Amino acid sequence: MARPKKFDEAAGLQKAMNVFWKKGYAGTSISDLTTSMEINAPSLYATYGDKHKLFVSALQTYLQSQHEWMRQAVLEQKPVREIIRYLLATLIDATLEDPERRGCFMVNTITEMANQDTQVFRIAADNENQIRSILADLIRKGQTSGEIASEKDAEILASFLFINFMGIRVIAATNSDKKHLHSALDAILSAI
Amino acid sequence: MARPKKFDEAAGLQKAMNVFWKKGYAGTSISDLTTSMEINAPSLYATYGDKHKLFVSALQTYLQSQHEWMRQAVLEQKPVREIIRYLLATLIDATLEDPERRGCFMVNTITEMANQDTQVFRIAADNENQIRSILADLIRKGQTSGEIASEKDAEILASFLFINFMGIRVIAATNSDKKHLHSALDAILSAI
DNA sequence: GTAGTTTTGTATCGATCATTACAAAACACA
DNA sequence: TGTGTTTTGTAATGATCGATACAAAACTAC
Repeated sequence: MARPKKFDEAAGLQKAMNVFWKKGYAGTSISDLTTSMEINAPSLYATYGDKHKLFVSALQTYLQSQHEWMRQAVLEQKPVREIIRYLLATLIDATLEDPERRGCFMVNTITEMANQDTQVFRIAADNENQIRSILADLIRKGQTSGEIASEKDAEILASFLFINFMGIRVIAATNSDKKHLHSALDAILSAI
Repeated sequence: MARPKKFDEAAGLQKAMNVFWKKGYAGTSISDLTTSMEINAPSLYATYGDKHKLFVSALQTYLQSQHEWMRQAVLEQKPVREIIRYLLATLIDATLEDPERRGCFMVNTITEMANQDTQVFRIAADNENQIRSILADLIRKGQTSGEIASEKDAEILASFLFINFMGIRVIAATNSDKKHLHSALDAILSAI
C-alpha cells in the first residue's frame, strides 16, 4: 500500500541510545542523531517523535536490557554473595572496557536532567524501585538459605547495594585502576 | 587609571557556579549566565574567558569549598566513625534540602563530560585522589586510636567510602526518603 | 578640566539549534 | 499500467547558540 521504510526501527533506536549515552541529552544534536542513525530528520521525527520522545525511548530501551541482565544474574543457582559480587564486578569491567567510558546511561541522565524533567525523574525513581526490589529479593533469598544474617533489614541492605551500584558507575568513569576497584568489592560485601 | 568594574568578580563566579551546577555545561547558555550574573556578555568574556574557562573556574570553586568542608570535619576531635557518619549524613541532608535537587556538581560534571573533555577528566581524577587521601588519613587515624581494625587496608576502605559518597549524591537526587537513606549509613559504617 | 584606560551597553556576527514544508521517489494493490 | 499511500531527500524555517565589534560611558591620574 505504501513505500516501505528503508531502515530498521529498533536498530535506529539502538544507535540513538548510544549517542545519547555518550553525549547526554543537551549535548546531542539532531544532526548527531541523523548521522549516526543514517536517516534523515523527517524520518526521525515521523518514526520516533521529537528529540525528547526519542531520548525517553532510548533510555527505556537501555533500562530494559539492564533489568533483564540483572534478573538473569539473580536467577543463577549460586551463593548469593557470589551473585552480588558478579553484579558489581561486571559493572566495573563493563565500564572500564567501554572505549568511550560512558558510564551508566541512567546515572548520566539522572545527574543531567532529573531535577528539571519530571518524566525523567519518574523514570529514575521507578528504576530505583525496581532494582531495589530485585536486590531485596536476592538478599531475602540469602537470608532464608542462611548465607546472610536474618536480623539484617533486607530493604536497607538493598538500598546500600544500590548506592554502591551507582557509586561504582561514577567512579569507574574516571578511575581505571581495575585491581583497586575490585578490591573495594570486599568492603562492600563485608557489609552484607 | 580606568573605569572600575561594576560587579564583584567572585560573586559573579558563584552565580555562574550555581547555574552550571543546576543545568550542566551543555544545558547552560551564555544568556543563562549573563542573566543570572547580571552582567553583559562582553564583560563575561573579558573577565572569565570563554564559556569553558568559566565552567572550569566554577567547578574549581565548588571543589575548593567542598574540600575545605571535608578537611574541617576531619579535624574534629570526635570518634572517627562519628566523623564519617557526619560526612555522609550531611551529604544526604544537603542534597535533600536543596530545593533545586542539583546533587553534586562534580558528579554531574563527571557523568556529563569526563569522557569527552580531558581537562575535566584530569580535574575529576585529581579530586578523587585528594578526597581518597583525606579519607585514608582519617581511617589510619582511626586505626592508630584502635577504633578501626588495623588489619584492614586504609586505601581500600577510603575507596569504598568514596564510592558511597558518589552513590549517595546520585541517589539523593531522586529518592527523598530521608529516613531510608540515613539507615543505609549503618550498612556503610558496618564495613569499616 | 583633559588625556588615557578600561568597562559597559547595544547590536550583530556566522553557525548551529530543533523542527517542518514540499515534492520527488518507491512501494502495494488494483 | 495506473492509483493511492508513505517515505525519502532537499531545503528551508525562526530561534538561539557562543562570541565580538564598536562606540559611548565612567573612572583615575595629571
